Amino acid sequence: MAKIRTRYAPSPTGRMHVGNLRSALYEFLIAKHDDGVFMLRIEDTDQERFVEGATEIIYRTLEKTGLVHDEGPDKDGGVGPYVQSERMKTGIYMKYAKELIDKGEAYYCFCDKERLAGLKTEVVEGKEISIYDKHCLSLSKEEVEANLAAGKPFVIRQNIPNEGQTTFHDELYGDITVENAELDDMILIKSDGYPTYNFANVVDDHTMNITHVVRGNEYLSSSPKYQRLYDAFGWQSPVYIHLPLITDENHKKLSKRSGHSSFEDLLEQGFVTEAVVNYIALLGWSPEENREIFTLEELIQEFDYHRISKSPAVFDIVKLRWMNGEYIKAMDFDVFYEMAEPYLKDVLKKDFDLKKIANMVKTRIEVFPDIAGHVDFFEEMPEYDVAMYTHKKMKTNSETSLEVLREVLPILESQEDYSNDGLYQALVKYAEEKGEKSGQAVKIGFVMWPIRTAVSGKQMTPAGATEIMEVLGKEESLCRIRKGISLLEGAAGAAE
RNA sequence: GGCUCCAUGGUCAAGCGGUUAAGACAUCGCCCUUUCACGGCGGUAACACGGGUUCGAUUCCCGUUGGAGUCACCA
Repeated sequence: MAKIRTRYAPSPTGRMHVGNLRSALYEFLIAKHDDGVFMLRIEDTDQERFVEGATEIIYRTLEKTGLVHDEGPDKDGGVGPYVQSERMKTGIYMKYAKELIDKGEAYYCFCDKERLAGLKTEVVEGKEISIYDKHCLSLSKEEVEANLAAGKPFVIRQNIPNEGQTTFHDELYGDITVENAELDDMILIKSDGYPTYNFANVVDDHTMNITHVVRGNEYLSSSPKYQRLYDAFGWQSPVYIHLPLITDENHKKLSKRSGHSSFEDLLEQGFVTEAVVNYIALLGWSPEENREIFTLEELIQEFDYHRISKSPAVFDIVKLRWMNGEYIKAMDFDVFYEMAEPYLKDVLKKDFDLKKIANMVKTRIEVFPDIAGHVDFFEEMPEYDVAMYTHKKMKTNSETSLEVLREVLPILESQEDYSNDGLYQALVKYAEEKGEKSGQAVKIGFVMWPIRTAVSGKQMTPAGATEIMEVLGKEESLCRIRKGISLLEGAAGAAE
């Protein structure tokens, strides 16, 4: 059995959203699992929708995610993608279209926009519905020749009979049959001479020997037309694998137009490439083994397209965030630091030990922008309320906190060693002595809570009191504790 | 609206005639803890409905309902 050959065939109209990326990923995995060939084909036959730079985005994205194609025309000493606008210059599409005309499977159509507009029958949900009436099919050969000679603009349409039905087979969905009368005589060659996606796709898939056509299931309903094209040419049709849709939380198809996030948007939001790839691999597919974390290599190993599901999947950013957090936690510290540094520097302008702070934060964030909310208090002490000194479990309140802070201040003033360990030991000693004096054990949290509150002003921090003081340094730590004392004194005074 | 597809917890999902219907995210509780998080333990939560077929249906068939996709000189 010949090796599987797949292709990713995007049109360069902007950034790649999650659905596009997943198609590319599955196409890549299906080929690679079989040790086959994965190709990239840029479908740029729509000149109006072409977006400058979009091809580069596709390139960049595939390279970054590791979905590298391995066949294509030579380009800059490397393997370039196939580009339809380039292929068109060879006249390949027109040649095949004419072959179809000769076979009576296609015909010239000279109808103008006005006539076509008159064919619109009804309007449903803002969309006009029409089906071409085969008006130009009845043109005689002479009339066609005359029109052509007169330079009249034309398109070439596929000729689909009004009787009978067409069936095609999908690996996942099985046999799908539709009435031919439902099928419109779709345009193969546009009046600007470019082929439509529908036609170029079939010609290219065949000439590139694509064995498995993998695409989103929005193509399911037009596939019978493609099947007819293969049959008309007498070509063997490829194995079809239509992928279930990825939807938003409202169960609507993800699309660029609706502003759904692209892969690049996700990176900008602080997601890690590997996590995104891993997550989308699981949208519509599940491994035999009950497991969720996979590298690309492992996915290639495990990916069996028969396990792709048929029902649509909601893109759940909350789960992606979780998975991203898993990747961050598993990351090598140096790699993490390199990625985290810009986010740290964004809020921390003073001279802090950023690596120490990065370490505190590594296990507590899901995406990089989370960093700011964890570390901002280092840079600037936030305003806070005395109520924060009250903690039920720690059994603290503003009075006990004031007492502890007053007693602890001289100890911290004379303390030379401001390392986490040194501070911790000093405070443990204080707690023990205090316990002995009162005849009742003093839990460490009872003294740490007020200190942590005073030096951070926050309900929760990425580290404990002593670690914070270590980073802050002696001077700043003492300053914050003194402020805490006066805040508590002020509150006590006001209460009297 | 026509056509096509889909249907297990809020979400991703396992299951492919007989199960106490997995697991993950989210959520809730407890433990751990120098706060929070991490981690550990536990809880709540699902086979859309109605007919068949069968000794037995989440699983197979039909219908209903619901959802989605598509109906361009876009892909």
